[in-house]
Amino acid sequence: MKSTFPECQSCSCRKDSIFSHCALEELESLSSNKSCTIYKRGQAIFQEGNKPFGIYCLTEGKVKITKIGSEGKEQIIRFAKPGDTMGYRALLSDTRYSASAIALEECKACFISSNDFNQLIAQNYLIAKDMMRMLSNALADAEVSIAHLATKPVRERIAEALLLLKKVYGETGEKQFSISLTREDLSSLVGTAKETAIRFLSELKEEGVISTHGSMITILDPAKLIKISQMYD
Amino acid sequence: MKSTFPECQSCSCRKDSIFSHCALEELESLSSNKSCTIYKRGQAIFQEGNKPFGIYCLTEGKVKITKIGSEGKEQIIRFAKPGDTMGYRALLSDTRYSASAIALEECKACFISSNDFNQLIAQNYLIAKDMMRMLSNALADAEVSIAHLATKPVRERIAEALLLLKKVYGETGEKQFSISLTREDLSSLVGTAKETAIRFLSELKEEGVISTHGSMITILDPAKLIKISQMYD
DNA sequence: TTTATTTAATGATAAATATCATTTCACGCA
DNA sequence: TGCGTGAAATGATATTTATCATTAAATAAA
Repeated sequence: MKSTFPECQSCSCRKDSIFSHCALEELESLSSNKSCTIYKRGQAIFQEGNKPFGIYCLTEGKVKITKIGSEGKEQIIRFAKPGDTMGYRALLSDTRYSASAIALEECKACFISSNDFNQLIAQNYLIAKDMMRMLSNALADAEVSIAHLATKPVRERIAEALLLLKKVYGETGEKQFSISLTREDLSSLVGTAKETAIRFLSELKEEGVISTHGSMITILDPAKLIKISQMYD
Repeated sequence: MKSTFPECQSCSCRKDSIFSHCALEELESLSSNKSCTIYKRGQAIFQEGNKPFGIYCLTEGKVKITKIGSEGKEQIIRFAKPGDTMGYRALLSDTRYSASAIALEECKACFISSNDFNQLIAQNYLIAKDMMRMLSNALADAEVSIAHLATKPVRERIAEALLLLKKVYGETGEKQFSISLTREDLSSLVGTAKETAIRFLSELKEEGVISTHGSMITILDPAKLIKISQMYD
């Protein structure tokens, strides 16, 4: 793969990112100071427990954000897609990373140092405001996860997980969404045992809601999946 | 009870709040514009699904922040103590309340309108920074909850919940911490059935880690509780 | 203080989920 | 194209947790 990284000024993933409010000179400064890296599947972009030195902006690929739970079990907290910023939480609270970012496939990410980042949010209130909105949305999502982990049965959480994957990585409007995800990762997202996740997937297959081929999962009937995810709401 | 509310300038709970960085004139302005209310046990300060019109600063009492989960089950997300701000997440992301705030005992809270609040964070970057730190900490806490709900057995989560209560509502340094909490609330914090929570409490009593009298729970051996909460870490 | 009512505690049982073992399938590689 | 490896799938069983029923205790009311 040829290592080409976008300039921030013309980066296609900037539109929905926290950098959408940057002035041109801010983008130029960012672009000249950033350092970009390619990560292979399975590689960590940052790891739980380490000190943060900046933030990462994902420009290509899929990333899982994970925490270590009891007995070393991995828990997937959320996913990142191109345009998403990663690692800002640790910087903003001046703590170590509370989670790891692991590439699910070959990824490209740009690193912006904490100095550059702090200067940016201090000088441009629109960006600070965006950061607050971003944190608030992430918090709301996390709280939904808490409530659902605590009260929903596994079958519903599996359905929800598939819909989340579609929401994060799917194109808007597309009906048949496919993603390659190991059963291990799926179960770690849902918070269940691998075998249990597989069993419910098989059930969903029999019901014609999804189909699978190897690790590839295809959502055939998103509407029914929504119903299943809200069965007892 | 006599309805006396503190002036923001001299409010004892301001030291650790987001208002610790306010200038005197900002505090005077806040104080003259705020409107304060007493809430009885069980009363809602704000409710999930409603539009926010400002933030609340708790000055007295204990509050639970809850979400409705599957089958109408209540899930406690966190607690608030005097000095804590509530409802800022919804304002900052311009969404409806994603959770409710319910008084666990008689409470006093001051309301600051969204206009006043937005002006404050826009004009004083130290406050905006504090907001970001606060959100980041809340997010880290929520993510720990996710990982633990998904991977820890109920017994460990019960121990953790008791330690959380001590951390939030206990005096630093005190050894024997007591709190009155219904078993319903405890189980809704832990994410389990009431009877299951009670069973593990009974177990902890037999082990001499806690004692109870009615709804009052007293932590006798916090060190052992920490061990229990990390049994499989 | 006595009574009523709510909440905590315990027991019996059912349901959900986890674990361990085995087989089947997909995919990279010779 | 067949072979080997790792992941997916399925089966059998154990464990954990939930539910329903009942009793005991605490709190509130009379």
